[in-house]
Amino acid sequence: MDIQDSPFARKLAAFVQLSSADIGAMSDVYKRRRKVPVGRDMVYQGQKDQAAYIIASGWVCSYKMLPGGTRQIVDFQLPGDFLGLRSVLFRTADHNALPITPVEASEVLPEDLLNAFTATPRLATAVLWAASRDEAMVVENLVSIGRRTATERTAHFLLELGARLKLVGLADKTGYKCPLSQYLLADTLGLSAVHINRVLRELREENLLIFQGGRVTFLNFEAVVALADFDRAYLDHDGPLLR
Amino acid sequence: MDIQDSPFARKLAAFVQLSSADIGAMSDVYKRRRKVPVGRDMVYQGQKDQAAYIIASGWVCSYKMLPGGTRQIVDFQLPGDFLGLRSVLFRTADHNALPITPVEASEVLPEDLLNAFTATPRLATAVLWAASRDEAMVVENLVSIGRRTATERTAHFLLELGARLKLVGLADKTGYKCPLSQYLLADTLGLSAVHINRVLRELREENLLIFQGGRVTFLNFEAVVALADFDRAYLDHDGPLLR
DNA sequence: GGCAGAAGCTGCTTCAGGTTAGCCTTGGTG
DNA sequence: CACCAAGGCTAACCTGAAGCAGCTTCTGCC
Repeated sequence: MDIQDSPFARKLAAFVQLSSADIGAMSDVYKRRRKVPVGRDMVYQGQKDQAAYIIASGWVCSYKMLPGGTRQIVDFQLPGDFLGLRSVLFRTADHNALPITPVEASEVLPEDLLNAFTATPRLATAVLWAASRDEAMVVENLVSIGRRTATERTAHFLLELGARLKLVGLADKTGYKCPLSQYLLADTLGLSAVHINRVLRELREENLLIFQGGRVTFLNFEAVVALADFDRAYLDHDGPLLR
Repeated sequence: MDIQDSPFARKLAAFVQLSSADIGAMSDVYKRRRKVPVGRDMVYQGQKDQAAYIIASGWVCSYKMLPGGTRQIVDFQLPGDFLGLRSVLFRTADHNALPITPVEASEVLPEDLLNAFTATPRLATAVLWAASRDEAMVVENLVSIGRRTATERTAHFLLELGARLKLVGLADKTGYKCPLSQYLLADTLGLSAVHINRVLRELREENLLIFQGGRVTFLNFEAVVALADFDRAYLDHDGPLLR
């Protein structure tokens, strides 16, 4: 695939206008292609000198295990997303990452990344921006779990996922394909799988949205946005911020 | 104050060895000093073209308001911390920031920041590292609220705060000065103030720690670490990672 | 010195969400 | 084709934390 058509380049280009030098530096970073099967961790908590990845296709979830066997999913990585940036900067991974669909990803070695930053600071700024955007999502999830009810936070999360997928052309207002199980949803939202099931049933019975058969379908988008107090602006912006 | 003695420089220097050029660029960023009184927001959600700040002294809390008047505190900024980096990158603040003690901070204008990044990529990398470290803390908080009990997460948070303060010389194993009220603690941990009060009483009655009179005192540090499942490593590292 | 406001503290009641325990469907596999 | 493992679904019961209401400091201030 041409680097310029990759979801990653599309995402960064939304933030900075990249020069041909930037794109060249990105190609260096973006070469070692790997396929990863479902169900085996790509990154382990505590692992040293871990590579980072840029996701080309598929879904990955980043999570932390707790003693007692429970886990908290922190974020999902979708096509175009960076995985494990923090692990590279800290030299030790602080979480696990598990593909939940078959994944194609490019390995990014720490040296390549740091060299690219030194050679082309605009790229560094763009990556910083992308990282910030992901953090904004983690923050939103924190607010959800801390202060929203189970129904509100479920609705909020499904809207957010939709917004992210729309950015890479994988969703529209009517809904999107979603490979998540109710168990994954539960571990994301800090709920039990049983309770998630109750919540999804209620959302369905009130004609708000359907989570079924690997697909999320919005029956009444506006009502869901209102219920979740979803801020439409927080993922959007109006084009490159740096020229 | 000499730039090299600032808590900010000390923090960054723990990650990269900064050259004199880096320090020069940092001085440009780090000049407009401001004093901010307690109780008036420094940053408002939705505000455009907001400056960022580097905290020289005092405590700030970043929070999000929800309809219904509840709020979730997302993070605290302590001396040496960056405040509002995301607001600069996105050109719109996505949260509020409130000083909880009198604060001295240096204003950082978006141009200065981006110029400094272009001139000295090492500085950009260092700032990326610092931002990642803060995000790691938000993540830890997410895990706490999602999957830990009220007691565990309270203990965990107070340990984490201690670890951060130790980094800038404001805490030791016996405890630290802490200007937080039980209300702030509640809004951080996703609990009610009433319940926080009960939890703190239990921690006190079991001779684990005392949160009283603007001070946190650990009575049995090891037991608190065990209770909270606190990962001692996740804030530590062994010196500059980039040379 | 008395008042106001913030912070801390406690008991009682209520409820959101967890736990346990099954059942049903689907799809993969020896 | 029978078995079994995931995932989905539901009901009955339990509990941790919230909500409410009211009390006690402590501090600053007119």
